[in-house]
Amino acid sequence: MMEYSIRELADLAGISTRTLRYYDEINLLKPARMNHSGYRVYTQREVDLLQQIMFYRELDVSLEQIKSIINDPAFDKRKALTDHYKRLLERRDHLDKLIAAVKKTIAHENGEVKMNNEEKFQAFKERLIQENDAQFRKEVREKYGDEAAELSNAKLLNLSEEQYHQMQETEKEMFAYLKQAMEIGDPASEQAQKAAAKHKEWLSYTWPQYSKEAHANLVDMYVADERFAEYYDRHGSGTAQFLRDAVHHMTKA
Amino acid sequence: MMEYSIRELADLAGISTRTLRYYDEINLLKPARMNHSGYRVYTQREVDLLQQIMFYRELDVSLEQIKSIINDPAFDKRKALTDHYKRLLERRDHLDKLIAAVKKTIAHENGEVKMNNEEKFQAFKERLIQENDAQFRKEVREKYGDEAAELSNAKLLNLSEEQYHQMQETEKEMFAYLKQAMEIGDPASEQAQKAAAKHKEWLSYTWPQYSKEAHANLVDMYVADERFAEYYDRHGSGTAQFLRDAVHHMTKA
DNA sequence: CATAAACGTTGACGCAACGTCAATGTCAAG
DNA sequence: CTTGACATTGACGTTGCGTCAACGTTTATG
Repeated sequence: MMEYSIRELADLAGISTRTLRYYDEINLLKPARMNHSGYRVYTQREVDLLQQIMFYRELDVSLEQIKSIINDPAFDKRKALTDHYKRLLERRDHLDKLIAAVKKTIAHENGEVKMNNEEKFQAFKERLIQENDAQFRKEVREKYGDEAAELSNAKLLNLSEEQYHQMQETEKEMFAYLKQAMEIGDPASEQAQKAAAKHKEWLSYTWPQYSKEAHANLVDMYVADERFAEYYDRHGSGTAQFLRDAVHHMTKA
Repeated sequence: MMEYSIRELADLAGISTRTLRYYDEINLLKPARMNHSGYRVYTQREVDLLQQIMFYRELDVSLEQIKSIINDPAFDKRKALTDHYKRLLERRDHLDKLIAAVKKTIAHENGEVKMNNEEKFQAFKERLIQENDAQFRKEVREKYGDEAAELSNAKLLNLSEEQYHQMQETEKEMFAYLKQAMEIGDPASEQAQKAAAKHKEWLSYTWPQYSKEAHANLVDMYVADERFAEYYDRHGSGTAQFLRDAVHHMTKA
């Protein structure tokens, strides 16, 4: 049975002993026991738990939130790991946007392209939306249960990087169709139905199985909850509602 | 001349007015002026400066450090942008390592691969080294002047993602040769000279021009400064010194 | 065995980077 | 003019540690 002193665990993980004592203090990561001298003793269980904590830290989750997650009786290590994976992919996507933004800013400075002030901050603000989404996802889980989240995560894990990008492309296409369809103004129009189909395709990347009912419920949620609406309405006021109508039309046909 | 109130600039950038007032207070980002009511007024100059600040924030640079950077009379916007680019690439590289770590941990949980505790934290600790390196890079600049840093940045900007990965591969190969050569123990050996050549090749990705003297100076620095030594000695105690000897041999021949 | 260095502990203060709120002046619209 | 939205300053509080003092325990060395 491998055991670690506080120094050993701190060195193993690349953090300070102060951090570990703090985590003990806030009941985030208790040692397995205190030995007869009052020294903390950590075991393999704590090692694995610390790794989880560090993934959450990397994803800027607050310690208080990490605590509630890992102390949840329903906490499942594998499930958590798939969640980390998903979020790291998203983080990577954000980073790509920042990289693109730097490049564009440089080109702008060189007089090669035009870039307005909105664009200068767009990539940073994307981060905000994604972080809000992380908290929101937790609430979705609470509201609709683990089933959707778990199935979604399990399938996403198997996505290759290329598939992930395809998923992003699909969403982009959906928004393009939505924009056109909204100019027409008819959720039953060909463009609107193409948008709905693209949304369905987008869902297929993460949903292990599709049902019309689930699809309809999802878009209802988009409209009912302001944060989803806000995310979609960035592409034009009323987008969330329009998508809902388009999907309802498709799923009732 | 476009001007922004504090609310407008905060919204533009996706941050709080409190943040902007704090930045004013600490002399990080002063408004262009205060109007007759005592309201802050920001202009295009401040917009661009704020973008810079936000890139630095994204890269976890402290505000105090950001302040000293952008207040440096030698501060050059374009130079800074190329630096952001470089660091964001590094950050992405780190993220890839974390993504790989999650995947491996999951496979480990499924009993598909073996993973020791060291490996479980390896990706997190890589981050530490890179962050130390960021601070160190600043000191390199101060010690050796801007020339090396600037030339390095300018060339790196034009690297494609593929070239960047090749650069990483080159470093990996160098370490492989170093390891073999150190078992032999002779800095003049064929393996050692291959390592030195790989190091030279690695440098060619960022150095616009190569000189033996610069190369020799660089490896001297690797040994003289503990942090470089530590980075290299992760691959085996004495690696930095051995590389220095190998390169000296090559550059004197 | 004795000693010194390295290990551990708790307690406490301090810091960075804001978030929050109170009190109050200013601006804009009805 | 009134009210709501805008702005200001001042001040307290939070999170997640870093740092250090005081002191007990363990380990390595002579």
